[in-house]
Amino acid sequence: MNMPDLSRTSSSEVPDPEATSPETAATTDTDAVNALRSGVMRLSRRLKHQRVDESLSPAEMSVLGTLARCGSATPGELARKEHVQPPSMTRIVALLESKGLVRLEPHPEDRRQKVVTQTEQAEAMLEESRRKRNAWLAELAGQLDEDEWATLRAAAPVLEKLAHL
Amino acid sequence: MNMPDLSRTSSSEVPDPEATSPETAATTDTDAVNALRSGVMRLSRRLKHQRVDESLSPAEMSVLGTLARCGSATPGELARKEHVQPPSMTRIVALLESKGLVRLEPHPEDRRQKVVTQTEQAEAMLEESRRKRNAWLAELAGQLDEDEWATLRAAAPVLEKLAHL
DNA sequence: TATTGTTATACTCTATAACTATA
DNA sequence: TATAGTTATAGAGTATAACAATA
Repeated sequence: MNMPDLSRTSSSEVPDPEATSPETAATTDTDAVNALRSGVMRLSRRLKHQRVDESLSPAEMSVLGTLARCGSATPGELARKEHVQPPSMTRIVALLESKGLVRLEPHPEDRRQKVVTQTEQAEAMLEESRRKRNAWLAELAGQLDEDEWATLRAAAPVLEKLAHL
Repeated sequence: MNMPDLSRTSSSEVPDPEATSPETAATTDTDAVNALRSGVMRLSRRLKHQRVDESLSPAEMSVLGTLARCGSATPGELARKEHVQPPSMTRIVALLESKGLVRLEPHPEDRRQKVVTQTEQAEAMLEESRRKRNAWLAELAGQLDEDEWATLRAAAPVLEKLAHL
């Protein structure tokens, strides 16, 4: 069993939730989990501020990402995947359609449903978005030394696995 | 110079912005940066849904975190640190005060300013919050094998450094 | 009768503009 | 005259409730 033991208290006495200092070595599993959570949350905040297209809300971007991942989907499926209520998805999809980023077509088998598909314009936008955010992250990574970067490189696929579990 | 070379295109042909498959080895810097970004964003979303106290908005939680990190601060300082406008911080601080999580005191030197300090109740809340999210993350980590966990453990402090750069 | 999606409406969070009080 | 904080008001974004069309 490799479940980290969290019954022990963190070796750090600081009560601060997200401020394990950068120099703190992850000497215990608790420290490691703490550092992981804090690092992930802070990095994600900075990544989110890296908005590519100011005219697109985070929710719209997220739907485009989901469509790119899953191909087409009905509004209901999208609402479930994005964890928003159906009326909210109606609005998001309508906005995306008005911007020419998705197409709405009738469902071939069930006339109650609709099929939402991303346009080529959306694909180009997403590619540009990904490029910009990667460049930003890469510039940060460039400020690490060789060993640190190697460590991150090795950890990247594990992080992804963790996110998918 | 150890700046990752992003002039090359990713070896993956998938146009999907956040769906590098978990099994993809980070063979190039581009892949690594991609996997890192995608993993960080997804993990952070899941972490954020782990809300401890439904009565506290993310902004309120974030202010409490900042206060824990920096000790006391004026509303203006908090607004700058949280990247919100002063009127928004007025409201957030008022809400936190009404919930007994912060105290507002007059500034000792400048009577225009106020000093916001977290209460003991807030410290207890943050400790509980951190405990819950760590437990959740640790349970995920428990589903990794020894090598993967060791990799993450090593990467945790580097992630934090990256977030602070 | 159940389900998909929409419309109507209200709530939460944040921002801008205008105001008060101190410096 | 400039700055810290507040009040008043408006704009996103989301939710719930009620409704229409279809299964």
